[in-house]
Amino acid sequence: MSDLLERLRDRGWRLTAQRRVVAEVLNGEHVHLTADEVHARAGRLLPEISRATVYNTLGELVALGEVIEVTTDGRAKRYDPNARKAHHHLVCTRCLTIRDVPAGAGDGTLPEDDRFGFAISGVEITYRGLCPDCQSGA
Amino acid sequence: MSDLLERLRDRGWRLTAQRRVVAEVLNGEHVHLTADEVHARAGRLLPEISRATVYNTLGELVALGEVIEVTTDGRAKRYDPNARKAHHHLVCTRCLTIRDVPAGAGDGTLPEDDRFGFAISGVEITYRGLCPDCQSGA
DNA sequence: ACCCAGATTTAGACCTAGTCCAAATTCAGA
DNA sequence: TCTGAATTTGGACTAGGTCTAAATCTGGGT
Repeated sequence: MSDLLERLRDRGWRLTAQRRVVAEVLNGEHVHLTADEVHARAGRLLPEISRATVYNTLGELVALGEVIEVTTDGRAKRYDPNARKAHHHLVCTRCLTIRDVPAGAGDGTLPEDDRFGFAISGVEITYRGLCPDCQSGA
Repeated sequence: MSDLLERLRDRGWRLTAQRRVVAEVLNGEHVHLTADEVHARAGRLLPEISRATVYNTLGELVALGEVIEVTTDGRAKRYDPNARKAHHHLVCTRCLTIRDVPAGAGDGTLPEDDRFGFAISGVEITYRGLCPDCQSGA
């Protein structure tokens, strides 16, 4: 079902039931889940999956570049399966919803003079504000 | 010595020895300390200061807008006393050093079409790369 | 189809960062 | 100086995450 699983196999990943369900949970959702949320959802598909395995698997997916770790609030890290398209995040300051926003043309270009000699390899942008729901209703 | 303390007093802050040393630690350093680092340095000036007080005080400084909380790595939050000038961060992916970089003119303007109805109130940009030291030496 | 070495999973102990609480202390205005 | 409210304290507690050694699986070779 998922090209994610195919890519993983192509990279020589040993395919286990646990990894399958973790990948499946991430693949199906377009949200930004915490590790514990992934564990809970994976547990519905494979009841005996352990927390450690979920953490291991998420770490591997991140290392493989298939998933991105985002920390928008200093609390739990969230795992973003949308790693293949460059994008930034829009975070609601009230309900903490996160939306992906496609990267624009100018992003990531810091003027030479402001680089302090750093060799820049990436940029993360987090926009904060109120989402439509939180602007209107409660 | 510090205009920070003056601003705090003007805002009706009750001035205690503990708050004084926390403000002093932040004021003197241009680095991005964790709460525990602040606690350690404050403890050199006022040995009996408690961890809880350091956390309380940092929280108040953040609420007052005098200090900014940054989480560039999903580990401990860091406290940035440079809250008065808009700026972004340059983080070395190897040694984890953080440098402030002044905000540029175009920052924070997300095209209308990409806002998904959010009322944007702020933007944080984190550039990642290798600092000069890590590019050359080890 | 079966074996086996090495990869993977597991439970649970452990760790770090941070919060919370009720009691004790301290500040500052009258 | 007195006094009430604000602040501080230590220590228990929580969340999120890491680590370990033992048990279990996976898949290539035969």
